[in-house]
Amino acid sequence: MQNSKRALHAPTYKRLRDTLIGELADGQYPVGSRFPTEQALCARFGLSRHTVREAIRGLTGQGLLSRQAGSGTRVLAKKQPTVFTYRLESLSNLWQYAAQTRFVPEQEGAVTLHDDLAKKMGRTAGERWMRITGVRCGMDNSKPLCWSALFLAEPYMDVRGNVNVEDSSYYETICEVYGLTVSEVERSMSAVSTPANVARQLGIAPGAPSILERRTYRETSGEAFEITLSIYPGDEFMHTTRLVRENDASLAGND
Amino acid sequence: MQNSKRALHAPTYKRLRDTLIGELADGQYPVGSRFPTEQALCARFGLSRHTVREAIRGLTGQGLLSRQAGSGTRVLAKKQPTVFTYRLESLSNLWQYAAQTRFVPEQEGAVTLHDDLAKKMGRTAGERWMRITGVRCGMDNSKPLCWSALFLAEPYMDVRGNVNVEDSSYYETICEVYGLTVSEVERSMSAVSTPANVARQLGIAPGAPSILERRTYRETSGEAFEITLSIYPGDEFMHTTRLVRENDASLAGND
DNA sequence: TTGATGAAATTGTCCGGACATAAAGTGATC
DNA sequence: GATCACTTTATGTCCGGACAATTTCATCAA
Repeated sequence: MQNSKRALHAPTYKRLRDTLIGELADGQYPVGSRFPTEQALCARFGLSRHTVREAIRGLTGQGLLSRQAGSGTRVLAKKQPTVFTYRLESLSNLWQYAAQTRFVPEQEGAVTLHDDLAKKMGRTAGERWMRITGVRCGMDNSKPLCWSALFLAEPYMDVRGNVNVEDSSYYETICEVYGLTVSEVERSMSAVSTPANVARQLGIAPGAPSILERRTYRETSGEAFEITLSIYPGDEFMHTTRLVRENDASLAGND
Repeated sequence: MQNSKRALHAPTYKRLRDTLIGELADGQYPVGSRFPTEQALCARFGLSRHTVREAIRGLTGQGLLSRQAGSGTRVLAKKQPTVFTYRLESLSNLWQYAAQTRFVPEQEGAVTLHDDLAKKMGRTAGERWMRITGVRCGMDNSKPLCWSALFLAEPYMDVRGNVNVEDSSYYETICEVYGLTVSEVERSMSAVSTPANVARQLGIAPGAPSILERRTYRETSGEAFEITLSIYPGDEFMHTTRLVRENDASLAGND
């Protein structure tokens, strides 16, 4: 009997949460201002602190509120923004050809960046990096897929001895050997005319349009430890990213 | 006295959570198997149900466990995968130049896709789309930033009357008028030689390398309702995306 | 054997209380 | 006026209990 009423309603903490979301959206609590304390909400709605906290927990999870012991609760946003995300389960997926490629090194040696190269790499001239150039091929040993120049920061130059260049990638080895964690990868693309020597290795016409892709791998401190410049034949390859609307389900896991 | 021991340790529920994460990583609870019940964990660790639930809450949030009332708790994964994400707060940020650009239309009219155009758009030949071409300029009225061809799917062709092309974007208007929601944006890039007519409008040399960017806006059903093809001068523009390691903080908001 | 019924197990919700921890405010003292 | 100690306030952690909702399983009847 009395539970039939319950069954028709959402749980108390959810209804409270929705109420508060509505009040936030209405602008009753301006962004940056203080949100009512737990005690105030308990008194206002006649609920236990436990239930109030359960409702607020959802709001902090959605990025609407921020809490600090001793200080109180502040309003971060009026409503949850719609967010589009591009997700990678692992960095190796950055290669659309994934595990089906093989890096074939050609030259390696330390270089001091001159103006032009520094600009391409997004660094400043005069820095010293270890450079390894080569091409990346498919497993079927046909025409190379792209030309790459791989740069390792000075402290990690001697890692090249540990890398099985064909099977593994440098950033993975560097992370293992030096205990680093990749915290960020920046990927930039622009169009260029294929340089003659690269065109020859890729088997395309010199000067044909191609994509110059730069990847910068940064560790936790924000310092770049590996940079790769790659040239892809423009007419054969498409770089695709899919941005997907973030479903609220991913945040509402505690419901 | 007794709290000095507390102060040195993390809270009980966190230590329990770490313990369970370790046991999961060790493979003590195989993926797909049943996880110990709350009562079992309470008895084993001598803790209250509240604390045990607080620990488990973190594990479900990380996607390690899934729970079902009446049924129990099952193991979803041994450990949390490292995920890299590229986040957009709003789609207008897809324009790196954001609000500082203006679309200047040139031609518009319905077209039936021929083979070549269909391939560029990732569609099949014979479909009918509304095409609007033009250039996008900075607010300072200088040289155009890019050339664009914008395609609207047949059902939404007549929206063009409602759009203030200079201020707003088509996909926004279409979504408003027809009640659609953008659920996904696919972005592909390749390098091409700038066609003569585009080069003229952009003020660059014909045949110079440029980036051809295609964006496909899809609504919830997965159907594409707007496609844009844009050509950017290759040497002037860089398209950059930053992939950031998903910090556990975003999930551990309940800590 | 099948089907329905009810008990048991398990998670979900909600309440009460207590103390710890952190931040901010208050005031006395130098 | 600046600094230290104390008080106040608010959130964080932890315990206890109770009942609801859901699923599973055993039992019993047809």
